[in-house]
Amino acid sequence: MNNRQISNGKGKNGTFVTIKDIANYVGVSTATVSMVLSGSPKISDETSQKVLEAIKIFNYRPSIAARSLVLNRTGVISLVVPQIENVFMQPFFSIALNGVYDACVENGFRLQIEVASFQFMKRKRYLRLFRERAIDGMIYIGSTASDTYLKELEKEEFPFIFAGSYLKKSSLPFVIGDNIKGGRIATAHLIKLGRKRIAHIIGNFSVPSAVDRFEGYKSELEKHGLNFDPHLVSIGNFSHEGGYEAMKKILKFKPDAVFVGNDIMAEGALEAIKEAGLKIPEDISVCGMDDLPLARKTRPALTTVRYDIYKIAYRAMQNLLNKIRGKEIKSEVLSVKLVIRDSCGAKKKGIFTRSSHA
Amino acid sequence: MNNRQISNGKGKNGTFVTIKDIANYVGVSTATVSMVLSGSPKISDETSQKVLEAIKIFNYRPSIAARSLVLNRTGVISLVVPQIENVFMQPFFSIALNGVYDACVENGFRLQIEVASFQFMKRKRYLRLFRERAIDGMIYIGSTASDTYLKELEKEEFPFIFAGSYLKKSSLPFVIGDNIKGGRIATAHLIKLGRKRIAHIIGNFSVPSAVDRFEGYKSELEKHGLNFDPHLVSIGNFSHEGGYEAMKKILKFKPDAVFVGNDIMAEGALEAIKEAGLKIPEDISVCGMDDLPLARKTRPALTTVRYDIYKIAYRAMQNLLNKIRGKEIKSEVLSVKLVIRDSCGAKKKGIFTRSSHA
DNA sequence: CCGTCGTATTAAAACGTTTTACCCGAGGGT
DNA sequence: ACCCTCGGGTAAAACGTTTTAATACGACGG
Repeated sequence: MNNRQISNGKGKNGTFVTIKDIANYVGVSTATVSMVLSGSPKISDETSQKVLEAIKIFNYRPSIAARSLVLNRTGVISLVVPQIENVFMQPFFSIALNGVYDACVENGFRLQIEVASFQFMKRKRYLRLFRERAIDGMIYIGSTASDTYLKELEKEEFPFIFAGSYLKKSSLPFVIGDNIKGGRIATAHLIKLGRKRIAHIIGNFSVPSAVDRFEGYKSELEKHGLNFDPHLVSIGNFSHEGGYEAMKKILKFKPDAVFVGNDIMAEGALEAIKEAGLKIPEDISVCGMDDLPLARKTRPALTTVRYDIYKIAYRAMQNLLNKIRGKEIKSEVLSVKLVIRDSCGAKKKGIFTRSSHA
Repeated sequence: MNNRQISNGKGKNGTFVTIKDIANYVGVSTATVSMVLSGSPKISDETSQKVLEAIKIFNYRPSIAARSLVLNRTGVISLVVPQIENVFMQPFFSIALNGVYDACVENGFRLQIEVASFQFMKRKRYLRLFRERAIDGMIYIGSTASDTYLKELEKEEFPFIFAGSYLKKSSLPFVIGDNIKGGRIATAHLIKLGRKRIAHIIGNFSVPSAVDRFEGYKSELEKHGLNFDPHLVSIGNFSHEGGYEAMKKILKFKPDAVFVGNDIMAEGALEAIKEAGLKIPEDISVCGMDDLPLARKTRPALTTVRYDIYKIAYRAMQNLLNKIRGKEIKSEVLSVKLVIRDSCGAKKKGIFTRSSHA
């Protein structure tokens, strides 16, 4: 082998340098090289040195495929995302991706993207990937109530987890924020400010966590003896435009506050309210949920419920990797908390003194 | 094997069903099964049927690792993206991801995400992934002038391509839109409308395609005998806020038009101009570039240069896959075209009659 | 009845690792 | 002198495919 071939990690015939090449060069067996690589204490410092040196000279790297074959693990995790146009442009998915990715690489795994398309379901890709031993685990974000096909995974012990969502009537594990509590504390906050006609904009009745936020809202109303008026609830499809339209509908029924299912829709709602000539928070209090970066930038700055998407995704991946390493997997519900800014009027009324502008 | 075990694709001891299990069950050799799987015509219809049946019964799927080992290809492509906070929230990267992903799955490949972090460079991950035979190819989006370390890949024949960017003084292949021409036609359009003091907001001087847009702008000015005034150029960092700030700086020097390096910054620029009490397009014409979805929604709707990011990404992946299949790879420069809306004033002046509202 | 040819199938090698069971020599205890 | 142990290493099997060269088996023409 000449220098150039050595330096690019290929052998003379263009094939890759293998563990045998290293073993031959040093004059030891492949077992020895392998043990050096895995840091086994059985190898003397002297040979260890020589092997390491040869590896460096030849730019040797073990074949992932060969290693996968014998170890029966691949080091890759599939992240499954819903089939939504430009899904990652939505802050929720973009942030979740970051959390998933970070936890993944910190543990030496690689992340592969899957879109939960019709094919994904129909051709049972969620099973095939496991059966082909193409992945070690799967993490699913943004599932909806209609993803019941995933129940097929319940019987298998394939490492699987939902992040930021879950499937009703299923034993599949998940990590999620406390949506019900989020709905409650947002609503409680508005009630404490003296609001009586509190509206709600829900993302969509087919995504469990959105329904939970709604349930939290409803139950808090009841707890305080306020009656629930269906006219004050509208669907916003998680989008800016949807929030805008939903708010316009609701405004006809004279609300004095609105708890919006996420910050994106809340931004749209603010727009609709301003357009109607009403003042925020004087005439209407607006509370969002998620505490996305944009919540700081709205006028007025949005009071919202902090829902740590990054952490959810990160924890979910950690759980998944633990499962892969043999531990049992446990679902988690992460806590949420109110972040008071300017869109509800708490500060002006002096009810809450501690700001959350940080 | 009992039913449950059969149905989940595992053998009695919890290990997976292998090609041997199928061969034994049918009473043929593994070679036969393999050939059935690959659709070889040498196998009789009769045995072919039997094998297929057994495969279905046992839910057999070949091991990717074993197959990779012998075929020396993995079926996975790495997509490398720059390390930017929430990179995919930016329309450019989100759309590029879509293009890359679509082309990838259409060809039966899987897509793996890599972030071009400091570690990625320092630990030479761009080489290691290839040396470990972990991937078949690599596609790199959003590279900057400082990514010179990638030149190490020039000597190797590892399948690699840039999408929507490229590296100066490098032979690494790429697919990109015609940025220079984009800068030219945008500027030409403004000149044709009678504008004399045409400003420019550049994303960043360290990304080649942004510089190309700038060069196009500059050369078109010269071509028409307008002199280039450095005061009319500012940096907007590709962001809404950056565009806003850049525009504020430029406004001091009384421009009558501005060609903004991308639509995001253009949106910010519109805001700054309105805030200054100037009318668009009467007082100032604004032309963006990229034709992102948001360009339709601004007030006034943004005239811009259509730069098909999806197509660039899609074509880049196609080229990459062709290279993997043995064809030679060739760099491509895709064409761009002007999309006239309301922010330059062409319609009112009646210079151009064909609208592009579609 | 014998060569020949074609077709359907198979045995075995190869891909590049990891790991287990075994080996060998040196040193220590009795 | 003998038996153990122990450190340092190796041979070989195993992982699950694909592929090539060989083989078995008729049929068929002479």
